[in-house]
Amino acid sequence: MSAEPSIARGRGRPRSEPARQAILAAATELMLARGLSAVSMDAIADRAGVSKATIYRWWPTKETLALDALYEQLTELSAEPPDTGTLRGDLSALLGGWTDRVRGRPYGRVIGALVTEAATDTTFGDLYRERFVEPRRAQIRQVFARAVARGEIGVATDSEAAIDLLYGALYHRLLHGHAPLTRQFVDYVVDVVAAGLGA
Amino acid sequence: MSAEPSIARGRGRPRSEPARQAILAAATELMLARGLSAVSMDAIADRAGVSKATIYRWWPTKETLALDALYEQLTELSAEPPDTGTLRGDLSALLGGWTDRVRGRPYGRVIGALVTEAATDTTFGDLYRERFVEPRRAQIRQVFARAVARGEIGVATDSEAAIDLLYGALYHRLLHGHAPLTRQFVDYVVDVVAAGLGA
Amino acid sequence: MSAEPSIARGRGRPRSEPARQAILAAATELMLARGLSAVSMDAIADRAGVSKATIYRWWPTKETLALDALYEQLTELSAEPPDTGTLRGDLSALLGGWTDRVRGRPYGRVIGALVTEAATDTTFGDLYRERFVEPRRAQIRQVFARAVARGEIGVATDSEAAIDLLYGALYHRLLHGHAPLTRQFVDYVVDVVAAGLGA
Amino acid sequence: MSAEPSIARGRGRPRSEPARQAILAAATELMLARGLSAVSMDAIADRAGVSKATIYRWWPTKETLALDALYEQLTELSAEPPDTGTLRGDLSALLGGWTDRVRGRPYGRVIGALVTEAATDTTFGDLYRERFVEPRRAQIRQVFARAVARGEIGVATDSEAAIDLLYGALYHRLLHGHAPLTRQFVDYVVDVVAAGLGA
DNA sequence: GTGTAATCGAGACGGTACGTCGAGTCTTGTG
DNA sequence: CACAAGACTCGACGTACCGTCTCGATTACAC
Repeated sequence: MSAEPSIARGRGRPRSEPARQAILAAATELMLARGLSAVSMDAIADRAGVSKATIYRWWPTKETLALDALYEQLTELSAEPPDTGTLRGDLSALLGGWTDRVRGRPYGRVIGALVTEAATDTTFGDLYRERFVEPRRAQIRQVFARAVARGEIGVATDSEAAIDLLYGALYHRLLHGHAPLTRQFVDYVVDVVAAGLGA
Repeated sequence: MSAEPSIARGRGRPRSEPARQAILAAATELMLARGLSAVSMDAIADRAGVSKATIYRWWPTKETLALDALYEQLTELSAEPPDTGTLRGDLSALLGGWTDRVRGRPYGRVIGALVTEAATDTTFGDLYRERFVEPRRAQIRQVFARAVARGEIGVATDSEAAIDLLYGALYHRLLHGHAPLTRQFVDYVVDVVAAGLGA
Repeated sequence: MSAEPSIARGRGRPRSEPARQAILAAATELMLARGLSAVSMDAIADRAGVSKATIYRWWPTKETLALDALYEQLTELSAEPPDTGTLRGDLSALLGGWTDRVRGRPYGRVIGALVTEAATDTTFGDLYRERFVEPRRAQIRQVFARAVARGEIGVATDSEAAIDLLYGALYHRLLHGHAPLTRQFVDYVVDVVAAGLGA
Repeated sequence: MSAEPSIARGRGRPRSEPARQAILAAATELMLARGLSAVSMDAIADRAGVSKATIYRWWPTKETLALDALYEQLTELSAEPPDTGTLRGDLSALLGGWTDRVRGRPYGRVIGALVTEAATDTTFGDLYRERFVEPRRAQIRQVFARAVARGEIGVATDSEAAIDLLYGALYHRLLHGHAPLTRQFVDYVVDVVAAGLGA
């Protein structure tokens, strides 16, 4: 994880928490307003009232900073997936929540930039998947496991492919923007996939 | 479309076809090797043995050039979708073909960059959708229409959402790269979606 | 010599002469006003209405640029030392002329900076001596040679040491600024050295 | 004078003498090895095993620190100029001693940097002249006064100009480095100037 | 043939942002 | 208090691309 608070507490001036928050806030605003590639580190430093060196001290690249900035915006509080009793209910709750968080502002192009960077820079890719992708996939995996236990779907279900179907559809609308990412769409997706899996 | 052949035929030195091809080839190679953002116009000009001005005379931006370069690589010859007699067969043929073309080399990060750019620059977005997205969605729409006519799926089927399910899953693996984009995966996706739609 | 006009004339956009002159003028003004170390390349570029890259294209360092800028200001037109018929007259004419050129504006600290840099960077040192030092020493050598031929001073005169006496005294006042560098001082120096050499 | 020992003795931790010496030693070594402008305060602090704040507590600028560092290296013990009985003897002793101290290591470029700084920053200039220049000029003045009293040279001798001739020649070789600063050169300079003044 | 006109290469141009470094200052905990 | 550690602001560094602009040199069609 990037931008850890100083581990070796004690000697030296401690890291400025106000600066950290100003940087993340400035990065968030500019990224959402103009898209990641159109935002310069100079502009972020300027808006945060902070020197560029302070940014580079804690985040090696603009993408890493964007990752942290998004993280604070998009991460839900509860890590535990809800248990509604049905596969459809669980999926709808999880994916609907994500959709609600992601839909309000133009996150699509920022996430697109991060996905693209993750595909180019292996180190960043690992970080991105560990922080953004895996936690959410793990939740869905758990939901599928419960559905299998309940007998809703077969034991042979390919969870990974099914997750790609679910999140793939949502990401497709998020990134391409050719059609709105509504809760109604989420439920349709959940219905088709659940039905397709036998539930 | 960009890079139209000289319309005002007649006076003046005609456009150099070798230069055009060298530019597209250089762009393709560099993009695939390093990712779009890591390729400079200078580098493309250099490798193509061409001056930067010649590139800018015909393509307004790097992304437009990338679009043309990809187009030559990824576009199938036949525009007509195959008719295998079943929804599953038609979808498998269409999506499998696209998968085969896209799988061999690292197209994911280049396409990701274009998708992200399309989400920021409206003009480019229109061009991108017109050239890359719509033709393929139209094919699937036609396939769904045939399936409805055959009675395989209901009249109320939401084709647009279904298309997002299909291409969304494929794009998800293409862009994220967390799992391989195999023909087997394509068929699983087709199976689940077709089953989910009632076929 | 730095900043030669493009040798390989022909292909490509030719170097901008207005830009070159604006850069030298801006460098001159700023250097004299604030001292070399207090002038940034950014400031020079700004005042010249030129991009930094254009400066770096032609001058590798600020010092090299300063050298060229000073050269245009301080170089006399005639390379030939005057022949007044006496050692004192020749020396007074040469050194007095240099003094007049150097005295009007605060050249001292700029020349000091170049001398210091010349002592640190061998490459620059060679350039500095070739362009600034040797031509003037050569003139004095010639004057001494004439004085020897006239019988004013002995054949055994150590010209190099004598030149150091003359220019050393002038540079001392120029760089230290503890006392004014007047024509009267020049003539006193010439008198003492000429007398000391036997003339 | 800079770096006064703590005046307000009593309260608080006393100034660390080891730290002061480590700083001066580190500054001396680095300055001589790389030239003043190429040495950073961070580097000095690092090599001295001291924090930057400690340096800035006692020296306001790098130049002031350099001045103190040089002072310890170059200052002779006896302030009283030797009395050899002749002008030539006195000058040779004084200037030869200075030459010997200055010649061993690359002091030229450091002194050049200080001279240049003195010409730009008035405050530093006063300090520099008071500590480095005036004591030595005063010695020579005294020597000239004795020579006048002895009748070796005329009462009208312009001591200030004569001092510039002597030290100017030495500084010229020290700073420019175009020829070695040997004792032989010193004696030649002394001979010519003494002869030129009538001795 | 002889214009006329648009192309081509080469490469310099004004800009903007990059990521780094040095200067001084400030804020901790420790001696 | 002084000190080490080290984070902070500020501003300059030299480089890399951007997209534009001159050049001289080609290459076609129209007359």
